[in-house]
Amino acid sequence: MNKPRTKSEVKRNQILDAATVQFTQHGYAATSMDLIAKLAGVSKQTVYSHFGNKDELFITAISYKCELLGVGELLPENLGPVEPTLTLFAQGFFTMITSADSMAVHRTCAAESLAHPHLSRLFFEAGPLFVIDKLANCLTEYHRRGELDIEDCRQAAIQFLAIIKGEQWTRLEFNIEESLSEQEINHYLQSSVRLFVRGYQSLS
Amino acid sequence: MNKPRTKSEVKRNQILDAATVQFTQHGYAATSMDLIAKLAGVSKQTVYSHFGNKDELFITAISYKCELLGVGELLPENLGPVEPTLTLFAQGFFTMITSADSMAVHRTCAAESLAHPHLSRLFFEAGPLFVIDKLANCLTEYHRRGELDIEDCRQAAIQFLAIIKGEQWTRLEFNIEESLSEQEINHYLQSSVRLFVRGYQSLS
DNA sequence: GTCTATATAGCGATAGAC
DNA sequence: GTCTATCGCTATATAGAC
Repeated sequence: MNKPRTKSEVKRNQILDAATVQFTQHGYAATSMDLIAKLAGVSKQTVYSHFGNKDELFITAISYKCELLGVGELLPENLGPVEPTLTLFAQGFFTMITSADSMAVHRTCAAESLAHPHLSRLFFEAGPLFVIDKLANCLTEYHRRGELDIEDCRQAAIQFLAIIKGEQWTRLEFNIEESLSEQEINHYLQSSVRLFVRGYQSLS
Repeated sequence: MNKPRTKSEVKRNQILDAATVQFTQHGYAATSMDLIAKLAGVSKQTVYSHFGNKDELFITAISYKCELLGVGELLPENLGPVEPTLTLFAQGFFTMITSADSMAVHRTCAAESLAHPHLSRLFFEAGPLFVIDKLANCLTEYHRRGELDIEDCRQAAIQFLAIIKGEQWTRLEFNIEESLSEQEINHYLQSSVRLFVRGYQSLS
């Protein structure tokens, strides 16, 4: 956002870009400070002057990537009819979480969750928790309107998001070659929205 | 299963045990061949004579651990009424996938899925895919009896398993300290079974 | 087969010149 | 601030004695 003015800031950004790519692509352990310096076109010492040590650079890079993913703009301001709105949201959410970038960040954070609990927590709050709250508010509104009969909206949001992730996401997580076709995925998403709406429909 | 007869086989088992614990507990990169040798009470060279290199030992150890987890015995032979049966299955499934051992293997396989696709595929088939098929058969039976109205039973199985995993599993994956209470979890599982049954109930 | 000792290489981090 | 050169350490893997 802030345009770099000094030469220092330019190099800092180069380092951060290179680090972000390497950390998310190959994980923490497999990424060396030497390689980051080389890819950023600076010396290793310059990397250390800017970020102190590997951990600090790692945390900065992942936080930076989380911002870029932009989880916030998935639900519309004014909610339309339940089923079409949820279907649209489901498609957007699914596309987002199965994107290569999102998968890469998730994988890296999960892998380092034991060594860097601070980092995985940061990701968990900016990602899953954030979306849960957003959707829970949306479901509360539908409940208020009497279109859905939900006792615990936060719980229902968790259930909805979990269904949408489904199997395809796990396939990607494990890097399984054969993935589902776009048609199969759309069929799955539609079926899932229907299951959810039927499960929580108002009977009155 | 096979009782080791020679001294060689005893040492091989010691190595495999130590390797399994270390790899699942601390991951691939953080586990050194030196430590495995030390914990197994043998020399490093002995480790190499038995398993060639680190990768081969890794794959052998994880495969071994997958067998031990025993995913097969979650559904009863004779299916009772839908809701109680699914509730019991949900509890068993949830307990299994959130166990420390299961989490550890999952984490390790996912983390190494890029470097060892053969391994992650092995886990994916022995774990998630296996359970999906089992549950799909069960749902097919309920559909045949007319107790559930399911168009695609495999898809429905995926949906059910995804809901059950829910948020708590993700918390564990990211090593988030605050986890849900047993009461909250049971409430979630019951609510999820109800959602599923209502969403797929026969209307006739 | 099994051990001790070692070769070889890559890592994170630092020292000192400019 | 930035560079080159290097330290100190640990890793995988191997050589050679028993």
